[in-house]
Amino acid sequence: MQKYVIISNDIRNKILNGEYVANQQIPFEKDLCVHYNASKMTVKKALDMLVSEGLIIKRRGSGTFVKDLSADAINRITLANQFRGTTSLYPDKKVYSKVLNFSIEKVPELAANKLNIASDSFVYDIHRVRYVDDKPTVMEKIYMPIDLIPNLKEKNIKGSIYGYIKEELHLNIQSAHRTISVRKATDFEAEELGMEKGDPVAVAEQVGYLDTGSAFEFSTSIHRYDNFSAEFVLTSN
Amino acid sequence: MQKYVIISNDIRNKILNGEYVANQQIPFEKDLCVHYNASKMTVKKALDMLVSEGLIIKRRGSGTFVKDLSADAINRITLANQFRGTTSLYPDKKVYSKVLNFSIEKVPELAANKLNIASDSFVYDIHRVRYVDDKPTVMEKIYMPIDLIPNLKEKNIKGSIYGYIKEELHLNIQSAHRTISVRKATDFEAEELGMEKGDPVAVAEQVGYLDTGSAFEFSTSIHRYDNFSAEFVLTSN
DNA sequence: AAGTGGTCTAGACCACATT
DNA sequence: ATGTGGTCTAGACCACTTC
Repeated sequence: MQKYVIISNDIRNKILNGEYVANQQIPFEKDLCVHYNASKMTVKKALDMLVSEGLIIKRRGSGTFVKDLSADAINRITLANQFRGTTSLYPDKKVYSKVLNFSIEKVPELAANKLNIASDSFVYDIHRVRYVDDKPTVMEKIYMPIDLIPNLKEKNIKGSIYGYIKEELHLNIQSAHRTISVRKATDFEAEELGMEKGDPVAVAEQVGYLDTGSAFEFSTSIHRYDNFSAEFVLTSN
Repeated sequence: MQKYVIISNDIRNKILNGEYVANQQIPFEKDLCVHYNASKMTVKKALDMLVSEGLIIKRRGSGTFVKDLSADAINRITLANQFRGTTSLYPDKKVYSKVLNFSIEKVPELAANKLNIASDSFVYDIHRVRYVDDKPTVMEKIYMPIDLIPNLKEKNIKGSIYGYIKEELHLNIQSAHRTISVRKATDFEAEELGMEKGDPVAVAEQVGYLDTGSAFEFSTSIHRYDNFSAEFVLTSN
């Protein structure tokens, strides 16, 4: 484990344990260097992680301070900000899909733009409803280039596509760009998700990237309004 | 301007100009060090900024590559990820508020938790509807500790609260923690925002922090569904 | 004036991918 | 075996806050 991660974890624990309390100044970088037997750059990197998690504040000229977070906010922050497929989001629940469509098609223009592939490429055209503990939760429309994700089968669609990509193809998912918006459910969405017509839904449009830099997924997810939230920390620098 | 910002900007421009194209490998860190006459740490920091913006990918052992982004995604990314008040989000538009309430109250329990202040503290209780170009756009319920933000006046509520905090109080806003969810508009919200009853709304709950580390704002914003989106980049490391 | 965090360096060694 | 990016150091100088 890297030294800056160890230092960062240690300080995070001290904050969560209450050893460093709200608004308290924590030791200077110089002293932390001595305490952890590390160089200034390393300590700084450790502290910067905590800044981007939203736990501490640094002020040049005066020092580093624990943010005055409510217990509530601390809880949310510790649920780290990783992104995962639906399956691993609900590790204790039964997750499966009703497959509405699974075919290979010429890529629609919008998807070609998002995936940045040639307009005569072929993609999987996947349409499914995800059930969590037998309750319909999300309707997903997914396009994936067949070149990048070979041999996708209906059983993967029913289970975890991300699992197939990671464990069977041994590809690494690197990042995702996501946009969230809100609208009324269509009649079809309402029916499939067990809602009333016109009920609100959250729409998450996402482009996922492999660590090769290629976009492997353009998806649009329709979430029931009672089962959706997104959280993030915004920083000014 | 810091050297790593200059380098970062230069490379970002080369990507946006098309000088470095999608999936192309960009020069090695070693060569960039020579080209920019900078040390490895500095070049690395510059590249890491671009990674977190989602423009490039780094792979240990092989090199650094331009992400295969659609033009569309590039546009969204260049609209950088800063957070601002409504006023500066719409610099060319006329922004003002209808004030529904502006009073000083004992802090409600929920707000006391979020702001992490004593339960016998006093806060401004602000309720307003923001109009952009004469169209109602957001309804905001805001609590701010009176100790932190003294002398707030109704004219600030009608205009820009953030402007007052920054320009008149000379306080620095450091970060914000935001959660987004979705629900149906109440009848009152529908009326004030000019929607039908039960129309979808996006609800953004936000706790804002000063660079002193204190929470200065707990707000809940109700956004019309036709005028809301949130964007972010998720990274696996 | 003294002390903080921010940036930068020149070079070392390591983990990993490719050849 | 070579070469990539990742981590870490020891120390320098700078920008800013506080006294």
